[in-house]
Amino acid sequence: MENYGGVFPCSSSASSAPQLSLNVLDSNAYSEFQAADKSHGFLGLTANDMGLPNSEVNLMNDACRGQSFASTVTTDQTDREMKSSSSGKKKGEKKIRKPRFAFETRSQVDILDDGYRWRKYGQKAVKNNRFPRSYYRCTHQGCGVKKQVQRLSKDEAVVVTTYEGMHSHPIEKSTDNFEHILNQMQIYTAF
DNA sequence: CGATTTTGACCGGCGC
DNA sequence: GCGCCGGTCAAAATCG
Repeated sequence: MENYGGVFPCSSSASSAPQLSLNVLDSNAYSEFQAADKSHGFLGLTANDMGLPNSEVNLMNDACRGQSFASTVTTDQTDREMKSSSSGKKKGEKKIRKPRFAFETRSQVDILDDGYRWRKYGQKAVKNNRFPRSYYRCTHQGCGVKKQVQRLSKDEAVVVTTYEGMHSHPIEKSTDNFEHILNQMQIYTAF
């Protein structure tokens, strides 16, 4: 927890992949989330549409092909320190606002395998959405990275994956070249 | 048998 | 102060 901040997941290989098809810059920006008037966790979304080529991004087994990623840098204000039990963190040290990054993906499956191992720890129904939202946490010890997967009610074909925190350990699985893509995504979103 | 999912309860924040 | 709401916990169930 709170172990982000410039800590890159120094993966063995793919240290400096120069040209990746992940163009997180450019394209039109459209806000898809902030449709409701309620206080959303997303503020000022900037979805960039980058048409990924039909690479062998074989995630689970069917996964998505020809999907369109939309990165979203979110300057959230999520800073809560509740935690009744578990590791007693220092109190009132610094309100760290964990950066969250939302990725909009066009896929048929909810679970996009990004190479890390996740354990589901919750699921809640979302308002204005008949699809539930799933909460996952990285099973790596000391890695408090969380992510939540949600499906747009408007477009059931679109899956929004919101990452919270930064991995500080290498990826477990060698998910083909998707590892490179994931690395790039983290680098770009390391802001 | 260990790891993970499921699911309702619980908790803190915020709006009224 | 109360109730809603989003997020998390934890015990039981399920999976491999």
